[in-house]
Amino acid sequence: MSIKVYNTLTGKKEVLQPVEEGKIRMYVCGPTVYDLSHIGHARSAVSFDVIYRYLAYRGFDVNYTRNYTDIDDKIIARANKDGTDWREIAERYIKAFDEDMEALGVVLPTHRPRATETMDKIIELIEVLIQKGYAYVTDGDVYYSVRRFADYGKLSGKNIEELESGARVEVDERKKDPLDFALWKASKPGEPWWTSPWGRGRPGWHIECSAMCLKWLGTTIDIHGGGKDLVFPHHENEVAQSEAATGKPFARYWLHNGFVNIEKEKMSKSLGNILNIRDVLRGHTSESVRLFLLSSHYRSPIDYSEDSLREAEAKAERFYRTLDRIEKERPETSKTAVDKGIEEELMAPILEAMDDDFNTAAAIGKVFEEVTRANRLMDRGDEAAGMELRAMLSVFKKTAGFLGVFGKRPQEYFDERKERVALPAEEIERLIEERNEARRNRDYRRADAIRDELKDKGIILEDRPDGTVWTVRG
RNA sequence: GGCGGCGUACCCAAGUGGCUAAGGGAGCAGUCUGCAAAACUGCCAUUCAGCGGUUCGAAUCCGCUCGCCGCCUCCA
Repeated sequence: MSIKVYNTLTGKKEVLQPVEEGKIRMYVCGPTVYDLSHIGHARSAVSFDVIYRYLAYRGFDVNYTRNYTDIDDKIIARANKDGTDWREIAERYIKAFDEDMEALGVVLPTHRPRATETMDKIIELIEVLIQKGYAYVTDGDVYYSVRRFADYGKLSGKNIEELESGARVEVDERKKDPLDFALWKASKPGEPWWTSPWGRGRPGWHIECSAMCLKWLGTTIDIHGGGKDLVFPHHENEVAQSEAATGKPFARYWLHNGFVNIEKEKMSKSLGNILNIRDVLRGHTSESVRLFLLSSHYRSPIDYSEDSLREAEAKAERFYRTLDRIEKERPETSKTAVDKGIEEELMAPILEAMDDDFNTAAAIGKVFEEVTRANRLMDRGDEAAGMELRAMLSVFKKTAGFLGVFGKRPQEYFDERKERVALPAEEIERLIEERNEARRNRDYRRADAIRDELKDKGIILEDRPDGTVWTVRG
């Protein structure tokens, strides 16, 4: 069994063959920490979180490095606007990002380097590029000579002549060629700076990623990931810098996640429809947010809407209801040993889906086929189904391990949902008792009135043989 | 203008040469229930934007047309 990934570099799905047998070196571009992270960052983080977890599940020794860009024009601008130090801005939003990631159940990467902690390597790399003639110094700035790198454009499929003719490339007199990009920027008065052979300044945006890759992962990495919008120019420039400096291939497989649109529109500052992760999590459980993100393939664009989040919530609800049911109706399943044969049989289609470029949508589909089957077996009171149900529980647990959904205790999930209801639990319990009293007296009008009243507040009552329980909807 | 992608049921969404076109949501009917809810059962795409071609065989490959989107500028 081999894992196939779609490689932006070749435009094809390819068998994943790491440089070093059994090991994966993976770098993903992290956030520029100048503001709260939005749902798009969440998608990228969750997509690569699953990829990381799955590769580890498949037995690879994965070094997953995701950076923080903690020095950048936008950070400086934000600091000036807020009248505070740029370091404080970076610190604040790194903390916010980490909190958001934890809330989304994103596991910590192996390394989380910061650009500012990698300054030695950045400067060293720029020096090599100057020595090799790929970069030049002008008034304390250092620029990369795009035309010197013959392969420029191979990742994004662009060619230099077309880029050149594009009127949107900003003209800068200090550049020898409009396409050249900054490796190092001389600091203006009042701006943060580091000392370098070219004077005081700070790194350009692209060079930090090359430096961090080289420092934490080595010359040729296996997987480089990020959002689709980073293909050009960011990743193209990373390739140019790194390969010019080392003379070796930079990354074998380039993986890019698709965008999140909001109600069919692109998220943008000008439209004012930026959706922060924490705003989304105020209205929805992290379980449903992840499930929403993983219900489409990571490369496809997805559309965020309240409806699609509600659908995801319904999916989660269905899953945990069934899990809860298995555990309650068939408690023996938690004690017996798993039949490895059955387990493997149930696991195979899920692995097949994941092996095919991390097709989480298909994998989730397979999980729900088992959910339906589990309910069916229990409805039929099939005593011999214990081994099947036991294997299912095990399959759910394994799948949860790499998808990062379906892994909670059912009660934990239901409680999380109940916290989002306006009414205090005691009040709900009191109304349920009042309703049951009415039911005992066959006062069904009163009983139904209470049920309808709760329903208006998103609380659904279920009269089960062992008593009335309540759940949250919407 | 250049490069790339997409168009599958009422909605979301897998499937990219050959078993009955996954799964979820919504809807309708039934079982269960005081009535519901949940669960289950049945129904819900002879058809994959349209047209033409390749093939024994295509939603899947090729061409054209229509529609939508992204990148080419900071952006996940």
